[in-house]
Amino acid sequence: MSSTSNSTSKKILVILGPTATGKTSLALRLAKKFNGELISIDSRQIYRGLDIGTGKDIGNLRPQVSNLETSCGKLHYYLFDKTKLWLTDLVTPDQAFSVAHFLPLAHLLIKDIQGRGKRPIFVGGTGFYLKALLQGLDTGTIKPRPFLRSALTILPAPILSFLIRKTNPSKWKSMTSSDQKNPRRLIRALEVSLSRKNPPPLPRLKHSFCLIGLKTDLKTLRPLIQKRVQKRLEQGLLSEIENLIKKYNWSDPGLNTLSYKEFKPYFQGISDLKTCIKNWEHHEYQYAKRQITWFNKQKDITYLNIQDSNLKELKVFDNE
RNA sequence: GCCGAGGUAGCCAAGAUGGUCACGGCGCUGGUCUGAAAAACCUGAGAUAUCAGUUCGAGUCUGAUCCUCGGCA
Repeated sequence: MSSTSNSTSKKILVILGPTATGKTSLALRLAKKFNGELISIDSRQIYRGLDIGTGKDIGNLRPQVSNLETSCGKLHYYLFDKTKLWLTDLVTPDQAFSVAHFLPLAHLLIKDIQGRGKRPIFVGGTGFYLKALLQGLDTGTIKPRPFLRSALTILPAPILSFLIRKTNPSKWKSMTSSDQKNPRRLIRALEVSLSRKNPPPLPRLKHSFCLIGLKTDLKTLRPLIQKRVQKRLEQGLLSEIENLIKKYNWSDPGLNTLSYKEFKPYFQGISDLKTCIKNWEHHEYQYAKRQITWFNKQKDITYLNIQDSNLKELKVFDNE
């Protein structure tokens, strides 16, 4: 019984679901059960220093340096009771990060983890990153052009829409009416259209994935969110923010994150703490709904209800 | 009880001299997504406190009723 010999053919697990459904704790248990290592699919846990607010739950853990060399330097991981967790704490809050950074790292890690006879288990709730992982990202190698972007930002959406319709009619047609009114998407579309040489896209992965979605109804999610908000405040979220704003600006990409941005008015003395907390809680709830919208479109997800007692025993995975 | 102010959607709120489907914002619904995605967008549903009157026509004018707030008793 050599369970590790053909592990490359084993499906890669993906644990997804809206915020506050307990993805991480499930993932850790699955990692034990299936000899896995965790890879975070989370656009916010990427940021160093955003610990409590993004729910990293690292406590006193220290990052361990691996020998995987990347453009961000050597990759590191956290060790949760012998289980490795990758792809958190990659950049500082003032740095930009995107799917295009995430994807090659994810590919690298899949290869590395499988090469060591283990099973990659992705866990997280960033729908866009997940989609790119599963379906590829053709334009992922076309880099942003900051100068072009800032020049275009001053233009109103209808003008941008007009420009893309003239320069790249097929792209314009492929955009939904919602995106045709979204300046950010229009600017990116122009950026892609105007790029002279198109670098070859990243090769698509040939792996097969097993998607496990955690599900609950919104009524039960709400109190879970409230509880978690309370817990994070007790863990010292406010002093974490206080330290962050000593080093970084509110306009930095990392601070445009739930549980941080809501406290901007408080630290600026414009609003009281209670209001900020209420807004935060509210935004978390809205975010959860947006995540659910993402996952609803994703095919082939096996949904598990977080209240299912079989889930607590992991019996549901016995046939894996 | 008297005086004053006011009652527009779940909340905040605009509405000169009466005249098309009553501005917005928050929230709520549903959705979009190929380098910011915990982001950025799109869509939809909600209201003139009540009753009467003036008028071709009233959120807008008049009266009454009810309610809220402030002041005086």
